[in-house]
Amino acid sequence: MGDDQIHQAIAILTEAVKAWVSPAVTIVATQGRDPFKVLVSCILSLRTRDLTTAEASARLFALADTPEKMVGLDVPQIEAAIYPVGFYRVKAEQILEISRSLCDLYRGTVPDDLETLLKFKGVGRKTANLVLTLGFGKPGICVDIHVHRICNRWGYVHTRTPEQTEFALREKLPVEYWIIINDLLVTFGQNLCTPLSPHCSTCPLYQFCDRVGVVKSR
DNA sequence: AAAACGGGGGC
DNA sequence: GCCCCAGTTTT
Repeated sequence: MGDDQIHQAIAILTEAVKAWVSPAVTIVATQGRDPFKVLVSCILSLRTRDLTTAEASARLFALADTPEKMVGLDVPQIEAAIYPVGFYRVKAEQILEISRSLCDLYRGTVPDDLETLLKFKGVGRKTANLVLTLGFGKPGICVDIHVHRICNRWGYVHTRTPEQTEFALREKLPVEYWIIINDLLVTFGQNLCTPLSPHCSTCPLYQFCDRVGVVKSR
């Protein structure tokens, strides 16, 4: 897929994903576009199937949906609320520590620049960029494993890590697509172009795709 | 029973 | 760069 084809591919993709639901973090984000909720649900989704994080997020936010309320909880309470996402102790402690920092240093608000977000323990490039795009509507490119896999299958980038994919997309991808690319490709990657079964025979983007490294259906 | 799933920290 | 981190879901 080349520079000239990306516009057409995204137009096709935009239509195709209407048949499916968006990832949990997007759903959480669009409910008020609350940066704190985006940040917390993104931490919950870490190395966890996306669909299971929606319920866990909802249960936790019923207890506390602001940094001020979150610091009133203890680790066991958070651990119980976020079942069954896994990594309970790490995630609960990170959410608490970040909430304390937000209260102590930022008056209970979430910073809206990449460098500041990346300083929080538990916040990497995927999470920080997602807070920017979904929480604040600011330009950012959130590259998770779906974005990384699909951009390489297309042959649009040739990279080894998600971080390299982010920087490659910053060079190549028109800025008008930066905010929407994550939702489009995660939805596409969860429902059709999955890790083990790319479903090439029914893919609407077949003509644009180099099918690099696809795994045969079993 | 076994493989797959998905980011970030520490070194 | 490499290794570690845990538990649910799919095959």
